[in-house]
Amino acid sequence: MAIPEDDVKTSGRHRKPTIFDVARLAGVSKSLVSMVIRGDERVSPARRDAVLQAINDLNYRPNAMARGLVQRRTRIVGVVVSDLRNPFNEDVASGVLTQAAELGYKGLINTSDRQREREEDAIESFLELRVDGLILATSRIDDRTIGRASRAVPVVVLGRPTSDVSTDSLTNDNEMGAAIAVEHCVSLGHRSIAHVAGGDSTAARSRRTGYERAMERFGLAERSTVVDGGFTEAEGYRGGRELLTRRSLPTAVFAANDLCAIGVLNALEEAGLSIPRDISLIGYDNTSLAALRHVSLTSIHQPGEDMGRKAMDLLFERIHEGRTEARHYVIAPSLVVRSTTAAPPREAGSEG
Amino acid sequence: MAIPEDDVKTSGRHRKPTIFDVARLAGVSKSLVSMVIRGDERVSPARRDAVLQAINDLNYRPNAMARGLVQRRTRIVGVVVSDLRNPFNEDVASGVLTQAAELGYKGLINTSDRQREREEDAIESFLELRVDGLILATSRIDDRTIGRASRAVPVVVLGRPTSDVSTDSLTNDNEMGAAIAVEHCVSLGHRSIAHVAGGDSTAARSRRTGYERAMERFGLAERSTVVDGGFTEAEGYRGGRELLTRRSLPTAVFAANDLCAIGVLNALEEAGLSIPRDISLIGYDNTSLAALRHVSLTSIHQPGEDMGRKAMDLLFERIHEGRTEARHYVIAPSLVVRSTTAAPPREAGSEG
DNA sequence: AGGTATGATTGGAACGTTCCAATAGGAACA
DNA sequence: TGTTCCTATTGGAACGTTCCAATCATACCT
Repeated sequence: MAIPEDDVKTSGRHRKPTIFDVARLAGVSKSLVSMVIRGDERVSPARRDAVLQAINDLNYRPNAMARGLVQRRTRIVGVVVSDLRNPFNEDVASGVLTQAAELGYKGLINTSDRQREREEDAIESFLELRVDGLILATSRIDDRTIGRASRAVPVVVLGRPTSDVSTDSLTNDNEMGAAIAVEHCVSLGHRSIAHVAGGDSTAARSRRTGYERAMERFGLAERSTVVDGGFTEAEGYRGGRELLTRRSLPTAVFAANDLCAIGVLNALEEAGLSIPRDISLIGYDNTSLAALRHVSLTSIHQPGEDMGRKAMDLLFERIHEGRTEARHYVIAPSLVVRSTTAAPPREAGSEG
Repeated sequence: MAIPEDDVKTSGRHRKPTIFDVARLAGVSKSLVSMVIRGDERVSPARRDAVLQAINDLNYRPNAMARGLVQRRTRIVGVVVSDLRNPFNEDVASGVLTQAAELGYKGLINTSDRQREREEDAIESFLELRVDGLILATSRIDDRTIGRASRAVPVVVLGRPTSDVSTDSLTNDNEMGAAIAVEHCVSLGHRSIAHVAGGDSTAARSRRTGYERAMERFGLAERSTVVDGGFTEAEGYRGGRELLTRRSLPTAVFAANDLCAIGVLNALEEAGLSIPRDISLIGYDNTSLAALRHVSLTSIHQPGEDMGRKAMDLLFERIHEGRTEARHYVIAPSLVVRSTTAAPPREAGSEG
């Protein structure tokens, strides 16, 4: 934790060239150099060449901070993700970055490794950097923090609704997704369907609620079984183990997300169960992980990359079109059937 | 591709408070506010409280650009990764960010989605931002670009050696790792060992060389089989398919990395082969993917997170301790045996 | 009471750009 | 040859901080 104060050694590394150095070498004024850099049309070809030559000779690079300071804008959007190890977040980040590039922005990513405090740090750093917009693909943050950020810069929250009046949000309908999952199992003949929950994030809670309501709707309320899990493989594994200690095993398991489902899968296979012959398994997010042929996990699809792109568009609208009222998009999730769901085994299926 | 020039609407969003606003509200000078922000000890408690109160009331946040401009330092390190979807890169990024936080720095991530041009853009943006250091966990970049960056700021290259005299590098011994993989197969009794190569990145080439040399060393040179693959699952899958078209199948496959191995796994399983009964499979990087119990891929371990941390340390040494001579660390990879390697099937094993 | 040491506070310069109003240098015209 | 009108070029102010030297206040000592 030693944070040295001021012992930076600049020795050896020469001062970086500035616009003045370029101007001197090219024999023009700093203003003209600035014009060349910004691609102003009305610079004579001769001077332009001289300037470009000087820029090249000096390995000059404009200082984004100085520029940002006077322009009061950075053309940077910050992306905060809670967990880089969740492939869904990568899809989102990738979508944001692609669209940002398309719109003349740069996207920078910061992550918090699922720690609340580092998440707020990440947001704070971006705000101090004066990013033009902020995309939060993170579950841990509370509304107060979001609101605070939102007072400073356009903010889009991904994956959870927000009550903040000046913040856009982009979510999938988690309750609906959970209902689709349950429905799929029911349609295959399952009646004993368990849920490995995702913890206390908003998304996880909605999925749980969706599961419970759907079970109720199908008259299976008293068959509902929820065990604690989480959004990581390890937590899913624990949830799966927990499930195995129960008196009677379910014939299908709906896991909070794909990572969690993989964990459950491990636990079940370890116990000698075969998926989907003995137990069906369904995840959420339809990440690249679920799509791995070797895993081939039935999952609820959420278009992460598209959502990332859309989030960037929403920021753009606020920045360039001056939109001020909040938008809240809810995307309908869909079912992707792969190899981990099937009809329940005979004896179990007819039992209920 | 429409990049609007200047139609930014600031309407509605008020000008952000500056240090002067805080000073006015607190009834002190800007300098005193600055001192409070930087935690200077010799501010009287009364004034400090007044300043903190004003900061809070105004939702003031120091402008990192203005600060960076005068301090000529940002306390930011840039991390460029070629592919966020490769879990190995996440480990690296995570390691860098953790250690950066520890040392009082912030790490920001940019990615290029495996496109050469966007990779150079990412580097260029970071340099314009005047990051204090740059960590390149990317394969595509050429030495010229690295050298250029290195002239401006300390650079650590990860995962490949570099000839640039002023750039540190941190790699694992890919040739050795490949040799370990081959050795492992040989020790299990395999003689017909194929390699699904990783393309033209430096790391991939070294692994291939390592494979070829090892095969030679074991007197299996004429049994060498290399098919084209890549560092992604899709390319691995193609490599696996390609392998299947060959006259005789190998009894073991060494894939360029874990992602590639998963692709190969898919292709082989799809063809009705059982791993490791019919064919053994070994990957590289020992990512979280390989560790998934359901996958349980034998792999060559490379400590991504540690390497990320070490990379950050190397930057720190240059920034704070003025080190100028280049360091090149080579880490010894190790074998992690899981469930995808076993003795070859009888008939094949005895055939050679 | 006067001098001095100590500590808190302040104003100004600098960081490296962009933006804008002002200027210079022609060309075109009378 | 002088006036007008362009167009290319320039200098100065501003952006929001930090740093430093200078100032102010207070207490202490003789």
